[in-house]
Amino acid sequence: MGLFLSCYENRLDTKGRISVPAAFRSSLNNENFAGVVLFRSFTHNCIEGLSMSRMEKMAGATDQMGIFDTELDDLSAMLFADARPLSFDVTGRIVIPEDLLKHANIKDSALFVGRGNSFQIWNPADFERTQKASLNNLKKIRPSLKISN
Amino acid sequence: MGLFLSCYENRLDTKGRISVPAAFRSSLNNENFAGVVLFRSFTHNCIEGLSMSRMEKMAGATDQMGIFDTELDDLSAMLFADARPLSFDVTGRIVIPEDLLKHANIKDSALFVGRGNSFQIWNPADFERTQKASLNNLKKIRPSLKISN
DNA sequence: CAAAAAACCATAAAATACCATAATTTGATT
DNA sequence: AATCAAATTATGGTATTTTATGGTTTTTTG
Repeated sequence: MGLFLSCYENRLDTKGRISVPAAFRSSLNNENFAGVVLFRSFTHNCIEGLSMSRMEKMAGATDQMGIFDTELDDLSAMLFADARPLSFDVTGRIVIPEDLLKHANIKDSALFVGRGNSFQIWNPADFERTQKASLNNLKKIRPSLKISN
Repeated sequence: MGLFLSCYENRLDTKGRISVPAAFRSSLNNENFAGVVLFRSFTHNCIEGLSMSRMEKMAGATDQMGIFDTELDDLSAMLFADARPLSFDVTGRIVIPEDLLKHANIKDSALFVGRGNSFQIWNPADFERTQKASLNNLKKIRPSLKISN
């Protein structure tokens, strides 16, 4: 799978359709499902986006745990119940459900934000604010990200 | 098999028929059995739903355990005896048996809840309550679901 | 035969496919 | 580096299909 990189701001039309950035779409080129999976972020007022194959990996991971695992129960309750599979139309647009838009405070325009193996969709102004805060945190804590080859 | 994702609320008609959401039906497209298998949840007041092929996998899994395993005995007593195969009518509806409806406290309308490789059917109000509790648990324990690539 | 179950038919609303155009990017050529 | 042509992308509107739901008729079954 290609990575989701960079940011792209697009507009919603009157029917709620919005183009998924071409760069993101081409990251999903060899997926079986021609679309994305969206759900409300647990931690921010934004929408999380994944490929279907990544979602399937999660389902596989839950199978490893037993059927009476309550922690799994809570997690999969949230994750799969909230996940919305949305397929592209011919021109690469999706319709983001109302409740997701509301959660992210998105009205007429939305910012697609690359996150590597996933992406997020933000209200543009909200993102800018949050991003500034993130940068300040980073300057303080200087985290280390280990990379194994 | 496609995943069961998102939630869909549908109504029961006077004859007890209810549409299985189109999205769920298309997850079952290349199944031999055109329908679903339902049984009472062990852990919640809701109905569990599976594809027939997944039911067969469970039968396979029980084979791995010994024939004299009493735990297996209890499990398969519940699971297989309680399981109801229900086939779709032409428009994708099923009739949920009375005792299942009663167990889930479902009257005029039911919520189909995606769970990845399975799904559940809930009384809409009950689900909302339970879901809130799950979210609170998650925020406390912050579970990690590791995904290997 | 009577009751229950299954097949059949119909329809409004919602979702999706389709077609058209404007804006942008790319790439080729000077 | 600048310009123009071609291709891609984003966006807008319309037509068609799908879906959920209701009712009726036929078939099965006890």
